[in-house]
Amino acid sequence: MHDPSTVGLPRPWRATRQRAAVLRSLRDAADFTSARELHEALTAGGTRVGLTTVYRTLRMLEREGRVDIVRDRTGERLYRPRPTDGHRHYLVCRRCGLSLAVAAEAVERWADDVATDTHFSAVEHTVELSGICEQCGARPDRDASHQ
Amino acid sequence: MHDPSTVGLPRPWRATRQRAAVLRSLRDAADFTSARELHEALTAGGTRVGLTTVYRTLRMLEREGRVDIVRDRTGERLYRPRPTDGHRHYLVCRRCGLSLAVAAEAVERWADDVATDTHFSAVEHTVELSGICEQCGARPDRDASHQ
DNA sequence: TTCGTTGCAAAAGGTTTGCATACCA
DNA sequence: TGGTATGCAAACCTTTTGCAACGAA
Repeated sequence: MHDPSTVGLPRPWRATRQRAAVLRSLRDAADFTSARELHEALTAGGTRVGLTTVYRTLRMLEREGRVDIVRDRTGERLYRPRPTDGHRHYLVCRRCGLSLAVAAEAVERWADDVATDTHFSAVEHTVELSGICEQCGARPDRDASHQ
Repeated sequence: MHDPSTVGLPRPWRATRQRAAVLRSLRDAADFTSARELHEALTAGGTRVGLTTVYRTLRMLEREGRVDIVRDRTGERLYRPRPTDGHRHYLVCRRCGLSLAVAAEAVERWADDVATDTHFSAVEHTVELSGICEQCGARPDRDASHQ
């Protein structure tokens, strides 16, 4: 059923033009970006990549823990390269999309405590913070003309 | 554009057989439940309700703040009637679906602090905790035979 | 009688999969 | 050359919307 010698080993993965392009595009993006946005940016820049490949590359990065992921309110997944080791939490402006990494030691500690108290194992947590940033709060209009 | 006399007033809403059925079904559900599951339970129980109506009722409850909502990992929305005033956070078992409401004052305080520090306004937070419950952790099999 | 509600069907999104082709190692 | 990656189209799923018919107040 399983070949014991390969179980758990990361599969070798090939360096291709498309994957390099997706990675570059993801790093160039200022903030959290959706698969569709990445694909549009690549296409607009003259790089021919299939939307499917963008999704597959993002899934690969997700499996390897190399991206942070949040969901916007429609359920769309937004990706950002993970800056260092360990994960981060972000505060995202609902109006203009600006995102800030925030200190979250308190949440990490709380999650650990919850795991201990409930006797659950392998506890994972997702925290999503959203609000209106200072700049957007100052202007009552709807669009995100700054940034 | 707006009739000032009605702005902000909750619309009158009619008591119908279908809404009553959805509400009852939601209360009867042991844990977080999806629209599809509610609809299947109702249909199986002989109550004819359209899936559309289930969704519309859940949206109404959401607007009125009468349900807690989490997303499972596929992005599907799961609903549960909100027990008291104020929102709750839950720890959900990834194997059997068991959910526990957990104390989250630490997170609430942290969210408030973040709002203050960043000068963001109208800060909202979503926290999702998942893990493996004690019972599931004890049995290595995949299914959720207990509960 | 009025106007909110229902339900079907269809649309709308985002995401995944089947499969023949292309291409890295 | 062998097996992975690609890309198109189509499938999938959940959720929303258009619209004619229904029914609570």
